[in-house]
Amino acid sequence: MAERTGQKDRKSRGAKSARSRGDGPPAATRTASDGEELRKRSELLWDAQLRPSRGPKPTLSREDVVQAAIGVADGDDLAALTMHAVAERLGFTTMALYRYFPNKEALIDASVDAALGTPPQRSGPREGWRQEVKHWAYAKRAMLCARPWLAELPFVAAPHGPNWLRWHEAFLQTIADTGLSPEDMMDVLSVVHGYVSGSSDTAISLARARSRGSSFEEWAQAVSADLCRAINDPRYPILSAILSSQSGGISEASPLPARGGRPRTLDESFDFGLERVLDGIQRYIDSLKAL
Amino acid sequence: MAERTGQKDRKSRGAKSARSRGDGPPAATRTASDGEELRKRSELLWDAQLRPSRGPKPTLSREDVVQAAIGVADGDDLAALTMHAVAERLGFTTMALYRYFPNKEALIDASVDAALGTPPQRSGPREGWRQEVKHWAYAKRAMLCARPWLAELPFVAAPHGPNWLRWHEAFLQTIADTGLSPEDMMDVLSVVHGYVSGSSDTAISLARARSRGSSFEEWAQAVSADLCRAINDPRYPILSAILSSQSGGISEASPLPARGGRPRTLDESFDFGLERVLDGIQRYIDSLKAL
DNA sequence: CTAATTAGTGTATTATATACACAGTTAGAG
DNA sequence: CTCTAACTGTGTATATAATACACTAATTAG
Repeated sequence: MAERTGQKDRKSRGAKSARSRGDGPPAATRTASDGEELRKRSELLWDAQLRPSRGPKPTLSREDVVQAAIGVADGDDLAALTMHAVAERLGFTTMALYRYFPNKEALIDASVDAALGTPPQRSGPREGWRQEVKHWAYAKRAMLCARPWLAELPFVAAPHGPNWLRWHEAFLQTIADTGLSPEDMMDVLSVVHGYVSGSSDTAISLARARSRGSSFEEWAQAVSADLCRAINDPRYPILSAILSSQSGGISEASPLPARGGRPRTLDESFDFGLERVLDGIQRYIDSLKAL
Repeated sequence: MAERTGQKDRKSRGAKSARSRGDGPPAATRTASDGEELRKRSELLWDAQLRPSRGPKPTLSREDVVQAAIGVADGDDLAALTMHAVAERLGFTTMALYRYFPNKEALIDASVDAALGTPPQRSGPREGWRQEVKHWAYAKRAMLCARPWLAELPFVAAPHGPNWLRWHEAFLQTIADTGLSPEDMMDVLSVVHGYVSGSSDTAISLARARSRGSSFEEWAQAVSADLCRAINDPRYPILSAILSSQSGGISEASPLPARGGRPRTLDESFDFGLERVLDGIQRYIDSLKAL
């Protein structure tokens, strides 16, 4: 409990905000609370403009820096996203970035929100909430797979920026006419959002492996290796039985439209789960209408 | 594209595995592929025993080191989990840890699996799959909230250890007699698992704030601050309307058993979503039985 | 008993974030 | 039109953390 106090005090002086994401508030936060910390990050994220002032104009915009950061992460992964790498890509020194963002965390917060992009807009006529929610879920999953480094971030306690809200808004639009109460709508959003982000890890992992040049087979073998250890292990009787019964491992997207005895692909499994979730929501909506 | 090549080469020599989690494979992985990397981590995770050999006996066990690491993270957060902090807690030098784990990543992999713990065992008689799945989901959520630092980890590409499999096994046991096919069972697992992990972020964030001494009000205000920015912003018409319509923000668990006009608590919202998911699964199971 | 082998230590290196001070630039006060 | 405060980008220094490497002491197989 009381151990490391000395060290923490030291830490709070030097590299106070040296935590490179995934870290909590700095140790100095004996004083500034968790909420305080979050609020500051949120403010930095939303207060996007540099105010005009006296001296020379900045050569870059925050947006430029964010784009460079995204470029670095896209090209490699989150680990490659160092202040130095971003600065180099822009042709500036590392320290120049601190004129645009007070620390790396702020840059990442901004980059994450920018990387989310804007959700796809409905182009044609309304298709009914169910179909539209599906589109939304696919789009979100695709977005995550396109930027696997987003999944390398911790998924809690980050502030939500404009684009995050846009995704939420887009979802709410799809269910705006279902007769759900405001509270229900928010909770339904949470269900679908939770399912999509929580269940996309395998697909994201595959996308990442691909972007790094691994073959599908190689990746699939590595991913299923852990599961396979369950086989014949008495601690995992059911898992063992299931795995033994299944013919192959994970299968790639197949060109066959048939849904025969072939095991589901990753995307089909996602789809399967999504249909269950939607069925559940549907049932709730129907039950409300029945009243 | 080709930029940073020089740096990468340098990097691959020095701090090759210096990536402190969340990093991808080392830059040197132009050679060793993603799959290779994962396989190695998996092996380290499962090959838990130190082989006996000639020289002096190790004073500690891997388990000791893991427990110390968990203790450090529990007491603070993931950022506090440094090799030095763990070593200090054990009364050893930093480098001593490298006799037990080849690098920090391996220690974290092991610590994460240990931190998952074992899922609760059913004590009484069978209660039906639905009730048992709910228990499982609650337990999993509670486990995550008890160890908020787990949510600071990236949620992809980590190897799955024995305890992870135990949680899977426990889930499968709850739906073993539903008549689902092996493949369906795995996909149903994925649905519930996805929902639970994807939708627990707010509760985890609260748990973390609590463990750091923030008050509920403070946390709630910080968390809802971002959402509140949507109010009166023309980009978010529906969100804005919903938020305006809702009386208060997030509400804490209330002692009132009544489910009146009061807004749902965090846990109730989780419950609401879980019921939708379960309804969807139920419907699928029923549809199979109807055949 | 002795040589092989290992445990834990101490020290050095590297990567990264970032504090700090400086030099040149520019917008607005006078 | 100056002149100066404020600001931009740079260069340098520092702190933290991971970890490579070499060393000493301990221990056991033969």
